[in-house]
Amino acid sequence: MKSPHVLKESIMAIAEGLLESEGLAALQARTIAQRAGCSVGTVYNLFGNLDGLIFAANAQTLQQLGQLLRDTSAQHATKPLDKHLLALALAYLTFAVAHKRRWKAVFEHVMSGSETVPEWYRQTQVPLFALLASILPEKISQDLRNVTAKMLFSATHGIVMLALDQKLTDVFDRSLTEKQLRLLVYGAAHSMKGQEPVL
Amino acid sequence: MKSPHVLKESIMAIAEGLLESEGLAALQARTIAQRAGCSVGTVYNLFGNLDGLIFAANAQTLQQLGQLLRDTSAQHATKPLDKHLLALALAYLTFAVAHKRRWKAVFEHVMSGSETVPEWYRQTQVPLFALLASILPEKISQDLRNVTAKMLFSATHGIVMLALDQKLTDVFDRSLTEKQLRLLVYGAAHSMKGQEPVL
DNA sequence: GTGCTTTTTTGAACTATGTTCATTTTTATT
DNA sequence: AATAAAAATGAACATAGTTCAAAAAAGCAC
Repeated sequence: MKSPHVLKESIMAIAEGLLESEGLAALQARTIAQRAGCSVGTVYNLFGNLDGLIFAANAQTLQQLGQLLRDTSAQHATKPLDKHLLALALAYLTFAVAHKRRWKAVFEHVMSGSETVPEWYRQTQVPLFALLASILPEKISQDLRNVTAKMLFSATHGIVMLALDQKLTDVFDRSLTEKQLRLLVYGAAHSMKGQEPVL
Repeated sequence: MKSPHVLKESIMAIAEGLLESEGLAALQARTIAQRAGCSVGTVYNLFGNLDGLIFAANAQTLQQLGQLLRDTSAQHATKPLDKHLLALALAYLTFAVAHKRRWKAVFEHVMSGSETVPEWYRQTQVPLFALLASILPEKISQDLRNVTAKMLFSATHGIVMLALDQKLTDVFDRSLTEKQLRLLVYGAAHSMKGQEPVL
């Protein structure tokens, strides 16, 4: 008999595999239980409910993206701002494409009923904004850096998300998506060179 | 007895009301049938399945946004490009906030199983890109205008979407969101004044 | 090791929801 | 009025999340 901790890890791995290969809809209690060699009840004992498991799996995905972005940022730390930002945006795109279903699961998931988002989950992505904010030039105000970081992150998210969405574009066009990211970064970096924009 | 066409219209109105007040999860066959005064079977006769109804309702939402953007564009047609673009982005934001649940439904919906996206649905949003592309300066190439239009639309989408997402930000901060949109438009419009950027 | 207590696991059962389709009702046609 | 075509019906089925009383396992004192 596995210890609870080991079983939990093992279920997380199974969940990641299911998300990766079949998407959020495949993350079902009975499927998990069968693959983990335990009963549905045990899954509920460990994660409370499926939302708990989904939050855990999605947090793992966000954590992996965070690691990739940190590595990417380290590799491009000495480059000009626009190259640095573009490298991050392209890393984001690459991750989302490589783990398409799992990535979409992060945003597909809607909590059932009147549940509330776990605070630990929300904190998962503070580092992502912080990383972006930290590489922006120090000559602009802290406040503007935060807004710019949020803007770049959200805008990149939108560009990548819509590019991957079958409901809007028939086939994914990486080249077109990269062009959009380049335009975004080009505009942002360019505007940061001049006067501080008035908001 | 209502004619099929009238019943269909009436169901669409009910669906819009449900989406508006309770979100996508509330769009259930039995609920619709009860409110429309017909049986579940009839709903299926008219729309095939719930996905059909959801696509129809979401298309309606996109059409309404399109109308708002066209009106907004007409009102700001004589203004400088950056003001014009900002007005459109803010109109987008206002619409998404005013119809939050209904707006989120457009992107929450995932088709069940191996269904395919109706082509008529995909066409719904061609006009949105076209509108944006048409207001960009003619001095830049058609190709670049299209990419820029896609970028602005997608980026705006990302900024608005993440701002409304309870899973990422605790409370919606309109002022912060407007600042992000201003930054986005500022950068894009600014970069379009200079040389054509190399992509 | 035995008997007791606590913890954990179990999976049948319950609820909720999308979907089907043989039957019934309504409408149209002759 | 009789018949055929079209539409509506809703009970029944399939699937999924969730619960919880009972069973199994683990811990513990002696």
